[in-house]
Amino acid sequence: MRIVTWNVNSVKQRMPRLLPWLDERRPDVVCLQETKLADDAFRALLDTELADRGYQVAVNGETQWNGVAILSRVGLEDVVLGIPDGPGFPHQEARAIAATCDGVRIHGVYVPNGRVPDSDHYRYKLDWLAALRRQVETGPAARIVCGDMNIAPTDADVFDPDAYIGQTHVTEPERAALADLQTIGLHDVVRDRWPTERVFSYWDYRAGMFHQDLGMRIDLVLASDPVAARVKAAWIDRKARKGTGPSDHAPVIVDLDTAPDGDIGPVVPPPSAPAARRGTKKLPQAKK
DNA sequence: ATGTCCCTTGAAAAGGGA
Repeated sequence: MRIVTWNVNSVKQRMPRLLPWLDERRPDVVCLQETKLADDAFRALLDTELADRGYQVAVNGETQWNGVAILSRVGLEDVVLGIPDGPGFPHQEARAIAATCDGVRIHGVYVPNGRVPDSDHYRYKLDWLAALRRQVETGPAARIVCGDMNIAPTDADVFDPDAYIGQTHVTEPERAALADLQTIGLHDVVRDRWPTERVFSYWDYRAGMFHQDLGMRIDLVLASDPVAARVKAAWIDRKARKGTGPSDHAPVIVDLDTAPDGDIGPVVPPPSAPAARRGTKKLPQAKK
């Protein structure tokens, strides 16, 4: 079973990349984030294309922001939208969806960004992660939590730790909240497979960040013991970030039980670029 | 070079978010 998480940054804009990518990689389960479409619009846009490819679809979207979905061609049962009794900002947003696919409980998530440490949005992010943990731990034990965590688990998961000092995604409370989620017994299977490699899943559109490989690894696949034991390959499809009209995130691919065929694509990240020098690069900042 | 892309409103360009 091939499982993917991908923040597509608007599924409508990403159609010319998403559909060929599904045909190329042929995943069994796909968790999408930042679909940015209401459910009826998502279905009108994609139901036929996905049904033609054998996918059932569960969506939790809204008109403008956020939006998550699970596509599966190995079953899609017991769908839950959102986090029951989870926090909102102020209303609960379309950031979580869960379903059981071929015996694995899959939680697809788009964790709140956090914006600025100690802001309301940052506290919401921490509360949201605590609520996610409660939901996950009360569900079936064969489980995956995957998605855009908006947290780089360690300094090795950013191109330059000095560039992120004082920024969201790398602060100790955020990393502690992620670690707390993992104490349920969830393994970061991509990092486990590539313990020392430079592996990123997100590169800012601005300032040629992708071209210079100045990114972060914030899209994670976390798997419980019985699922992690089945992992045969785990990698980030950097090719999907290249070319015309990409998302700013690349898909993360995990194969259970069966190693990929030789013709299905690389199962290793590209050769590591030299590490950036610390303190030499500024992050693009939001306009004021 | 605060350098891009995507959403919305509302009818063109600007504001908000990542």
